[in-house]
Amino acid sequence: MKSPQALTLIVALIFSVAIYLLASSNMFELTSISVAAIAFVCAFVAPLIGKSAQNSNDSDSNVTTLYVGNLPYRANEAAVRELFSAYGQVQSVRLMKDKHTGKRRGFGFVEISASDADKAIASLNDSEFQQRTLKVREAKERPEPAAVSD
DNA sequence: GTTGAGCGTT
Repeated sequence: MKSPQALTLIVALIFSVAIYLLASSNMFELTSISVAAIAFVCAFVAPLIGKSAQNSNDSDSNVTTLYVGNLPYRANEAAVRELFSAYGQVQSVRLMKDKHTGKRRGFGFVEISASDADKAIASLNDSEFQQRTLKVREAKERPEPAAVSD
């Protein structure tokens, strides 16, 4: 499994090594290490700032978390995503599993557009999916964290 | 490999 932060770290390492090799040909050893260190920080922090801006622009706006219960055990996240994407833009699908055994617990959470969330609830609640009656409601707890200052 | 009301992790 590769996270975008780990990928950024790899790129930053390779980039800083290249900067170090370039600097060490014309500068002192200590100077080239400093240049490589600065290059590493810039290459690692810059993409994080850019992704943070994209996330707050696309993901945090008008997203409602839906609780989906009575899911069949054989259902996967892809099928649930396809099901909900018919009524709105699905941001993410998370089927909760048991922490010890890793098996599915039969319910999950779907992040969908707030404008389409109402239609998805009205259409998919008490509807048949994989020969089971789904329970689609608005998620009770875990509200979206607002932007905090100072 | 099983079961069937429920509201949860980065």
